[in-house]
Amino acid sequence: MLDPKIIKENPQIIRDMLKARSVDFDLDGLIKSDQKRRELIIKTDELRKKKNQLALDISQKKKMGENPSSILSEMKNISGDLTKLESEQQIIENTYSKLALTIPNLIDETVPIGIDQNANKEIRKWGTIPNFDFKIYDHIDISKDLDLVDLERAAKVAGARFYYLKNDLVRLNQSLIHYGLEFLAKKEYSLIQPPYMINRESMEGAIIADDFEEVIYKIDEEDLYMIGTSEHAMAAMHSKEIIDGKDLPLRYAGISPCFRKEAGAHGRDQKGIFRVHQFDKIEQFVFSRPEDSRNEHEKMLAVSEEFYQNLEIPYRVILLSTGDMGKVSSKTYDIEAWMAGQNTYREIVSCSNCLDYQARRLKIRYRDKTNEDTQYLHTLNSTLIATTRILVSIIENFQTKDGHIRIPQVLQRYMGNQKEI
RNA sequence: GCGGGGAUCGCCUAGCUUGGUAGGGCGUGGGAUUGCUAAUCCCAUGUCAGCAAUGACUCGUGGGUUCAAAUCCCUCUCCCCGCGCCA
Repeated sequence: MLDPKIIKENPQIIRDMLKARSVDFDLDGLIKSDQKRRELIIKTDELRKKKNQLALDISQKKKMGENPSSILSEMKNISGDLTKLESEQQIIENTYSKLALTIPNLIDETVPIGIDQNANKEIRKWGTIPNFDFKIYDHIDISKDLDLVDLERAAKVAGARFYYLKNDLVRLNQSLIHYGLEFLAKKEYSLIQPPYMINRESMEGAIIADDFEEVIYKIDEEDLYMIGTSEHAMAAMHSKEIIDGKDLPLRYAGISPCFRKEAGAHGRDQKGIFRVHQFDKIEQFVFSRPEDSRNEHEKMLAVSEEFYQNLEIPYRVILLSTGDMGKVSSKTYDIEAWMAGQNTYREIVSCSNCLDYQARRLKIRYRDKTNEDTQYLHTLNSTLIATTRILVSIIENFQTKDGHIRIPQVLQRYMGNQKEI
């Protein structure tokens, strides 16, 4: 949700944003319904004022022992008019909020403009791409050979895009989680293990309606949705709260499984564990003062980069273009890790500044002093690690000539000092 | 799952029986006054509309009754106590 003031006073900014994102949106409808809405508010307020006055008169007369029947009939009329006006207002209010909830976020001026990923900008590269003097394999072949995943039985039991992790890969997955949590705890993030299912209201705070169908699983007959990431649960954590300014920024490290329908991904990454319906993820989530959010954004990116440097995984940082970016984000960096088996960089981290967009939906405000006006704060989120993708990268990048997998130095202590799988 | 109690402003609370302008305290900020280890008093402190003056809304949610609902009736959600079931 955007600041209604911008829509009212400076619609050109919104028009530019919609064009840059190549998004089809009924802005005129939004502006019109907003106008109509304001007019109706003024009308109903006036009528209510009258009604309140009459109610007061009635109670006065009754106190004085007089008969209020003459006022009663007038009151009845006004109540009737008001009910009509209120239902009219409700309709307009629904139209307005439906549009207001689907309009995408504003775009940071540093974001490259373009229709798709071809307009993305590479910011930097880190690490040396491994050079192999033997024939290499992808993560599917290697993990089959070492008995580390069972995709066939997962397909039998749950369907495509599910997996059984097995043996040392289970331990490696847990090591990544353990190391990731220790890493963020040292940086003074509060560790959070959130609910894995949340209600509709909370989910709508974090994502836009179209995403429901594409990514979110719903629990039948319950007002519950499986989180697609702990971001959803952490964003809603402070909904409808007024946070004390001195507690900001709030930096959270969320650990949870993530559940995704992947409905729009038919045929892409069909094999293996790169794109799956369920994976573990540690997520950074920050609630910040508006003036600090750009700075916090860069910090989160730096934290994730440091993590991959420690894991010795070559990566590059990409600044997403307007056409490739999520609608909730104003600026997104992706980190793409080298995957030797595919001979390319693939997305592992997405790091976004959502400005006050989510905060407005979720009504998360702050103030420094209790007599001050409340202000919407800014929310930011970044992957630290989505484990399955890093497992792919580790398996492929660290494969050895004799068909094993070298375990990155920093993870060895979490695997009983084992050096190889 | 059953029985009982509850949800009021950032926090604590009064009001509900008997319908008629939601009051007080704490905290925080501003101001005033007096100056013996500090005290007292006043104002402000949710949301929306409005340039403003103002006005409207807000008592967990959604309905209903009524001229009028925090208050009466119904639905749902959540919390607490007891019982039951349970990894």
